[in-house]
This record gives sequence, structure tokens and C-alpha cells, in this order.
Amino acid sequence: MNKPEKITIREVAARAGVSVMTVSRVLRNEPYVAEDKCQAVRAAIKELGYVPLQSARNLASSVPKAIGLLLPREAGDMSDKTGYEYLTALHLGALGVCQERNYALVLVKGQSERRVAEDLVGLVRSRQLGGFVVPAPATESPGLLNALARHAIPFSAVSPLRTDRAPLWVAADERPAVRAMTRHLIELGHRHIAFAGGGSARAGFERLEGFKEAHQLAHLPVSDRYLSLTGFGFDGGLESGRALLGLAKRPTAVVCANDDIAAGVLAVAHEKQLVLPAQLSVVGFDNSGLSRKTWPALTTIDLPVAAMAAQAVRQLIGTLESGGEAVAATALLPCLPTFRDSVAPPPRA
Amino acid sequence: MNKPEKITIREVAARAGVSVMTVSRVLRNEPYVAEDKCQAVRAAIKELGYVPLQSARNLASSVPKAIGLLLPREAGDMSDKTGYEYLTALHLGALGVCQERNYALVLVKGQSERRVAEDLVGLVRSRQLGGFVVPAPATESPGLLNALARHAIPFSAVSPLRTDRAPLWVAADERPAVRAMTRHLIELGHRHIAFAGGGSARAGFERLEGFKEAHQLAHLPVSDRYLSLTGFGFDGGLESGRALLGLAKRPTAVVCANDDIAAGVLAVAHEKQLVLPAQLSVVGFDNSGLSRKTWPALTTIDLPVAAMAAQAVRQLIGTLESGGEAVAATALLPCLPTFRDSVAPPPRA
DNA sequence: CTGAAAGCGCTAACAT
DNA sequence: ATGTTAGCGCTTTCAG
Repeated sequence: MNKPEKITIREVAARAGVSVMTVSRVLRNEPYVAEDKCQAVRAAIKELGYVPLQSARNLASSVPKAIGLLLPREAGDMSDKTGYEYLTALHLGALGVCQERNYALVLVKGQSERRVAEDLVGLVRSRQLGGFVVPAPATESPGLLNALARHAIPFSAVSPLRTDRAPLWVAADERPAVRAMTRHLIELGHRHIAFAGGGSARAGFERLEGFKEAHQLAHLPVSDRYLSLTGFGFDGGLESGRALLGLAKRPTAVVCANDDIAAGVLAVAHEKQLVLPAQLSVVGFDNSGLSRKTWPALTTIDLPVAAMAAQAVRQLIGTLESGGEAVAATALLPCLPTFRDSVAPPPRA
Repeated sequence: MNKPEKITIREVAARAGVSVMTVSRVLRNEPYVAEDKCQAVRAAIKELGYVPLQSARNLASSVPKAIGLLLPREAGDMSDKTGYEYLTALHLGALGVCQERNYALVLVKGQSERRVAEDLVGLVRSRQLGGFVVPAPATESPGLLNALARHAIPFSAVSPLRTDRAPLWVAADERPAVRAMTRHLIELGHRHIAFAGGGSARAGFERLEGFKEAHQLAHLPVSDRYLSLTGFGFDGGLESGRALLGLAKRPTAVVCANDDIAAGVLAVAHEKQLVLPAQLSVVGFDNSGLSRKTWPALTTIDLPVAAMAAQAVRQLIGTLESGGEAVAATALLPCLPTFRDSVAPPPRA
């Protein structure tokens, strides 16, 4: 039942009646191998249950067969699990492509601020990583980016604030999505729409711009009082909620920079005993798990995190396998709206 | 600024004026090396920025320096991101220990049901993995467990339903935590307490038992009508909520098998315009991110997922480094209560 | 305590 | 189209 004997390429060669080189060629799908020998080798591989040893291949050819996923340094320090869903989506998206292409996905967490760069370089060497997926907010660390560039380590930035600092990047096209969602509110009759959320990351900036653009296109003013640019978490939402819903002329709808903020606004609305969504419409962003578990369930916009990570890996592998020239295109992925129960026409005046 | 030359153990040896063997010994902290030579070698390593190549070490010694984390096959297929937080906690917990001990953490996702086992065996060989962290619910797959055992692949089961099928395991001590929480409700004056949630996984079973035990200890009956054993997600909570809150004699408190279910119950309570928590207390389990973003914020019990994963990795590494005998103890980790705003004394009769 | 020789399993570079 | 010869960078013998 068990095959404890280590079976190497030599055993396969013997079994198939060819030289190890021929086996090696079949393994790597090299063109010039006779059809029959090829068959024989494949058969032998199957019968013996042979699996080539990656370490040996790496050692001999030094072609990377693993890519790293860089986790934010703070990951795991957050007591409220902020960003945990985002990370899993990243992991899963990257993993799918890696497994498909036979690469290993190695998780790497940035350590002490200063050492990150050298740690990474060491890892790349020691584990022979082909490159890194670098998700925001690490994309905003010039030190990191420079170190990677200086050591010629390929990386793809996921959702960077500026797209000119990385040769390879993937981002989501958030602005038009928020613009469309805001227009939707306007078409429903809303005239006093507020925006809640942060503005530092790419996410915050693009989303706010979309909100403003929709107003401009509809020739509607956007009042500063309806802009509450607080933090990016639930607490920020609480804060924005209290500020916005405490206004004399309360907005009839709030566009939030993400679902957590939206949940905070919702909580304040509940505190104030507002009837939802009749007295207040709220929209989020991310299409997080949370968005369907709030009450009312949030109308939101899907952020294709897994798809971004997958694309980043594809870029990396493409670059590696084409021998350095960045073939794979950078990409801007669309964000689709998800309509649930937190939006309604404004109350009649 | 750059050091493009590949520096190997030979360069280090030359620089330090010793043989490569001595360098190798220093690298592995072997005892018999003269203090001065040791110093010289370390200095040379530092100056040259030398990092040993893991592939070469693996090839020469076949001592695993990577461990695999097995992801559920369904991961990523879930549109509502169920379990995403759980996965990140797992990843982060495992990663922490791995990095500390200089192991790589390799993510592995089970593919097509049948092939999982052989895929894993192949991976272990090709990537020289030292073992697997196998989180529930994969822990309940006899095929998988047998395959691992048959091929003598070490693994540690995280939160298995039965602890007798894996030599190494880690679980959380959920029962006493729920028991204490339920007793807390009883002490607050609640006499009509319901339980909502699933019963198949370890989680469901243990949590329900804790609930029952608290009633027994307080000499209180537990009515079948107050037991709503639906699914494990938000929808299950919705279902349980409707069943429970639709009862003629409505419960004054609901203990939920997890936070998602609790959120569902909360949603139904909102639909029914109940004043929370005055008219209904709700407690969850998991201390998920969601639990502080619902309204009211959930009183819940923390599930130490990251700690479990970390412990599982420690067990694995311990076993590996001790040469096969499972030194590391299996572990039952405590679950701590987190009090928030969803619990109050029952309304006066 | 230290070093020389041999080889881990594979592939690149040459043959043929 | 196939085989031969050398290593890849390290560690394991085994001698000093």
C-alpha cells in the first residue's frame, strides 16, 4: 500500500527504458521528444507515482516556482479583525492562480518596519520566490518599493494610490461605480446626500471623487457640511453618523466609503430611532460579509479583491516566464453594484 | 549598492578563512566549533549579506522547512464570504509561529474531492512540507485523515469533532464558556432562554451542551420549543429568529451558536420592532468583527482561532524537530466572554 | 574541533 | 531526437 522508497527521476528513466534527460524533457514539455518515448515516460511516472522534487529543480535551474504574498505589518494586531475578509479574499484569489500554474503561495508578513526590506530580500533568495504581491497599504511605502526595485525583485501592487510607482499593478475602477450609485440615489429623488469616510488611501479618494462627479453631472451642489471625512472603520462610521444625522437639515441619504462605515451610520440611525430605509438611505462599498448582515441589509458595491490578487499573480508569473519583460498588462477591474434593502426614495417633504 | 554576485557558502568560507564545513556548522548551530572561528564566520555572513538557499539545504538534508495550511475546498465559492475572518485568523496565527521558527507557510487548497489526498501527498514530496494544519471541517473527512496517516504525513487537526482520530489536535474549550454565559443570563433573571444554531460541527455540539448544562445546574428546564437548530449562517439566524420570536411565549433571551446567527436573530427582532436589548437579549459566539458592528453590539465569546492555529504549528514543528515522536501536547484553549450591549435583564412580567 | 570527498535530485550545456 | 558530463549549494559521511 505504501511506497516508502524514494523514487527519483532515475527510477522513472529505468522503468521507461530511457535516459534521465528524456524524462526531464518530458517533465518540462520540451518539444523534441519522440511520441512513443514520451508515452512510455508518462506511463512510468504514473505507475511509480513520481513527483519531481521542487528543491532539486530550483537548485539546478534557479527558476522560481513560488510567489510571496506580503501581508500588512499590522495584520493580526487589530482586535476587531478589520481587514480580515480582505486578506482572505486576497489569499484565495492569489492561491487559485498559483495552484493552477503550479506555483506555491508563500505568506510573508512584514516584520519590524525597518527590517521589512532586507527580510524580503533574504526570503526571495532563501525561498527562491519569483516575486511579491504587494497589497495596499504597503503600496504606499517608498522604502519598500525602492528596496524591491533596487534588488530587481518583481512585484505587483494591488490597489496602489499612485500607479506610476510600480511597473505592475492591479486596481479596481471604483470611481465610476460610486458615481453610478450616487446617480441612482439622485434619480430616486434624493437631493441631500452626504458622504462618510476616509480619504487617504486610493479607496477613499476614488470613492469620494465618484460621489462628487455624480453631483456635478447632475448639476447639484455638494455641500461641505455633508462631507464627513473620518476614519475607515466602524468607529469612523459612528462618528460620521453622529455628525451627519445630528445636522439641522439632515441628509436623506449617506454614501459611505465602505461597509464598516455604513454599519456605523446605520447604528447611529438606530440610536436615533429613524425608520430605515424610509427616513434614511445608506449605501456602502466592498460588498463585505457584513453588508448582508446589517439591518437593513446594505446596498453596496462589490470590490473584486480576489480577482485583483489573481490578476497580480498572473502578471508576476507572466513576467517570470517571459524572462523579465513585463508582458502581463496592468489592469483596472470593474466594481459591480449589489442592491439590497438599505435604499429607498427620500421621505416626502 | 547592489550585490548581484551570488554569494554562496564558499564565499563565506573564503572570507572567514575556514572551510565550508565550518560555515555549515555555524549555520546549523552545531556544538563543536571554536569560538573564534564561529565569530569570524558570523562576521563574514553579515558582511556578505549571505542567506543560505533553502532548496540546497532541503536537497542535501531533506529536513522540511515548510508547513502547509489546508484550506477548505469550498473556500472562495461562498458569495457571502462566510468563514473569511476565520481563515485569516488561521493564516495569521500559523504564520506568526512559522516565521519565528523560520518555516515557510504554504497555502494549500483542496481541489476536487477525490484528488485531495493524492494532491497533498504530491505536494508534501514536491515542496518538502513537514506537515499540515488541518482546520475543521476537513477534520471530519476520514478519507483525508487516512491518506495522511497512511503516508505518514504529520498533521494537526484544528477544532475536530472527535479528538481520537488525530494524534495531534487543538481545540477551544467552548462548552464551559457557553455555560458561563448562559448562567449569566439566568442570573440576570432570564427564565425563557432559547438556543439558535447548528449542531453538526464540534462548534455546534459543544456550544449547545454548554447551554444545556447551565440550565441543569440551575435546575431549570430546557424546552424543546426554545431549541432552534438551523444552519450555521446568517440565514439560519433569520430562520431561527422567525421561529423563536414568533412563539406565543416569546423567549427573553437567545443564545446563538455564532455571531452570524445572532445577527440574523437581531435582524428579525428589528423587523418585529422590538426594543433592544430591553425586550430581547441576544448573545453570539466567535467575537467576529461583525459582533461589534451590529446594533446593538453583540455580547459574545471569543474563539481563539489564531492561537489554535499557532499551537497547531508548534505541535507540528515540535514533532518534526524531535524526530517523529509527538512531543507537543494537544491543547484545549479557553474561550473568553466579551460583554457588549446586546444583553439586559428581562422585561418585568 | 576541523576538513576533504561524495552526493542529494535535477537540469544546462554539450555532444551524438 | 537522445544521451553524457557537469555541476546547482548545501550537508552528510568519514578522516584526521
